[in-house]
Amino acid sequence: MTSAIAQSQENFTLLLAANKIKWFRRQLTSWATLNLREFPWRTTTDAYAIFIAEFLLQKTSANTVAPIYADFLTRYPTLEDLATASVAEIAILLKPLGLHFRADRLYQSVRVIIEQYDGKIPASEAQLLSLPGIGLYTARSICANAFAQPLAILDTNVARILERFFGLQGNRVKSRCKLLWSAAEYVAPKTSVSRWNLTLLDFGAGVCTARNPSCGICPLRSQCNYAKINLDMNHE
DNA sequence: GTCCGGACGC
DNA sequence: GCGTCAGGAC
Repeated sequence: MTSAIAQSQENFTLLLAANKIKWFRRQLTSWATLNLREFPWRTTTDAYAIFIAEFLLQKTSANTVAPIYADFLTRYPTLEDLATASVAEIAILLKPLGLHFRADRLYQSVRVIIEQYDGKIPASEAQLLSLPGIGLYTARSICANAFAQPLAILDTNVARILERFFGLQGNRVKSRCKLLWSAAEYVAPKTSVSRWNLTLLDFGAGVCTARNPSCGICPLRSQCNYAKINLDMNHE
């Protein structure tokens, strides 16, 4: 049983949160109009090309991936081309990116896509998740970017932004999954989720960085739980 | 030294 | 939940 006052306070809190979320969306959406980065995998509609990009981008900075991605698509323009490659040939191309197990996982995923999906990149989160090397982030990212599905993503950038701005806490993305995944879905807009996802990634890569975040020029600083602390420290 | 558009086995 | 993978950039 909830008292009228408690109910009222709860509603008030939710209202404040809702307003803060709206403001958060509006500020970042505005920021994105001038600051979204351009990468070749962002301008293509080829699901295979996006699939490759998402695979290479796992835990790897976009600028590092860019030249490797270009070489990869030149060598293997289509899934049919890639299907003729050996694991060793794929591994040579991906070697500069580290995390070498990705070559074998990509090779195995291609086998499954050929055999079970008629050589086409599956267009559902569940199907993508069944592929080796595709986890929740990559599956949803592919769905959003290649198939325009309104699925929010959580990566280290999104996690860091949500933690700082809303004052959420966690340790690693894994352990804080439930809370931050819920938050990521909750704050995402209903439409243009693909663009929203990219906005958070770029904002995390360029402004709300892990080291030396640019709080002084951040469009979120007036409402940010973290900027208050960070800016105060720097002004001591 | 830390961090990068995570996934996986245990 | 936690350790591991891994080279490149800073």
